[in-house]
Amino acid sequence: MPKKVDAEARRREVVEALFRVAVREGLARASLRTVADEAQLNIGSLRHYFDSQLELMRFAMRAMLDRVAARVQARLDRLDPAEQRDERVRDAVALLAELLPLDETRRDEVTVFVDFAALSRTNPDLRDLAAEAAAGTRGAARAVLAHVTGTAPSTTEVERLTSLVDGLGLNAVLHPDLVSSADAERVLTAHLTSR
Amino acid sequence: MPKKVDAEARRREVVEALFRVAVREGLARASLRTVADEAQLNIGSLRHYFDSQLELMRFAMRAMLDRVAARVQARLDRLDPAEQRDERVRDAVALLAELLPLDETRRDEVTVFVDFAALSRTNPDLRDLAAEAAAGTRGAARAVLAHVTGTAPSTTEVERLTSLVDGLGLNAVLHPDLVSSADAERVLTAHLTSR
DNA sequence: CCGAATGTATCACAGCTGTGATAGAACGGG
DNA sequence: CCCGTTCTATCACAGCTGTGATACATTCGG
Repeated sequence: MPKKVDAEARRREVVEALFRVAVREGLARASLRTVADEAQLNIGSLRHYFDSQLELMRFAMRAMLDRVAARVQARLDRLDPAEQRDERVRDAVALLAELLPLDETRRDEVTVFVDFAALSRTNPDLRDLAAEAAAGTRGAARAVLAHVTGTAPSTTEVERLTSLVDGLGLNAVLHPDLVSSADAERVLTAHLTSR
Repeated sequence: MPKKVDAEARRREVVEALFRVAVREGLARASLRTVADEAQLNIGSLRHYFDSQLELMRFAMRAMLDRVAARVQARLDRLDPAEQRDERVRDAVALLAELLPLDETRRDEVTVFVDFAALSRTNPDLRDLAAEAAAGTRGAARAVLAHVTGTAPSTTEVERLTSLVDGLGLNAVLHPDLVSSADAERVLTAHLTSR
């Protein structure tokens, strides 16, 4: 099979370029041309790796979702019910903090995700990914509450924690002057401590 | 002063048209042409009332923000510290519920606001309005917590409530199958009851 | 009644967008 | 070496976008 370049690596580079554009100028500005320019690729080359704008968008969003899901899952696997409560709360915060903009990587993820979530409302071709992400967050919240309290949480408590995390991420990204990343983590800690 | 039509009324009609388009297809699709069509106006006429797309956008967002702020303020003015705690919680929920999609009007507002908030991140010409809205929500949350607990709340508690409300609105609008409007109100009630 | 303000309507233009089509170049297996 | 796959690169096209300019109609004050 004739092949010079690593197609997988190229696709990843393109996705990174899309993320840079989306963070800098918004997801709406991440057109094939701007992403190609950012990746220092000809638009024709880009289209060799992604047949359409939709395919690129979906691939990039899936890459982001999978990356976050993997981090969350790794923390889920390491939860130890035998630990002291303080420690359990700390682990719980660290787990959900994977969804908060506590470092540059996560900030970029949350930033792009906000645009993506808004876009998915009116774009049928992205709805399934958004729904998957929303379900994943609720699963994590449920697991975290169970880990902290030792009992199965109510759907109300699950939604309370989920919406709190989503709101914190949203505000920390949109209004960093009002809500710093540290603030967001503090609020999350306060919430889980009081459960 | 020669005048046939009520310019103020026309502007309001245009804003309503913009809202319908934004709710249906997203704020990004609310171009001068689509809004003019929706308002059954010629684009030339529309531009007679709004010189530019930015002016229209700012006017529409300001109209929405003012309307919500007026409703919140009205409820703030009616808060009675002498009431029983149950009643105070109910009033508190009703106040912040002005920011939740509990009826069609509020649903449309929250829906458009989500798009607007995301857009404002990368659009300098809209940032001030978004900042004003964010500050307003925090003021309402602070007042609500003070009313329920009888003491001045910490910034952490204010942000916890603010982000919870924002997250609930976001999720109720983006994932109504996961979070109904009634769910959102239930969660808010649970939170304020436990304060 | 007539001129100016107000409102309605078109056209044109540059700048984007996604995408179809096409043409070569680079590469490696046979 | 040669042929087919892979990759890079361009052009063209229709469809949007905001906006400047312009023309015309309507309305009303003086």
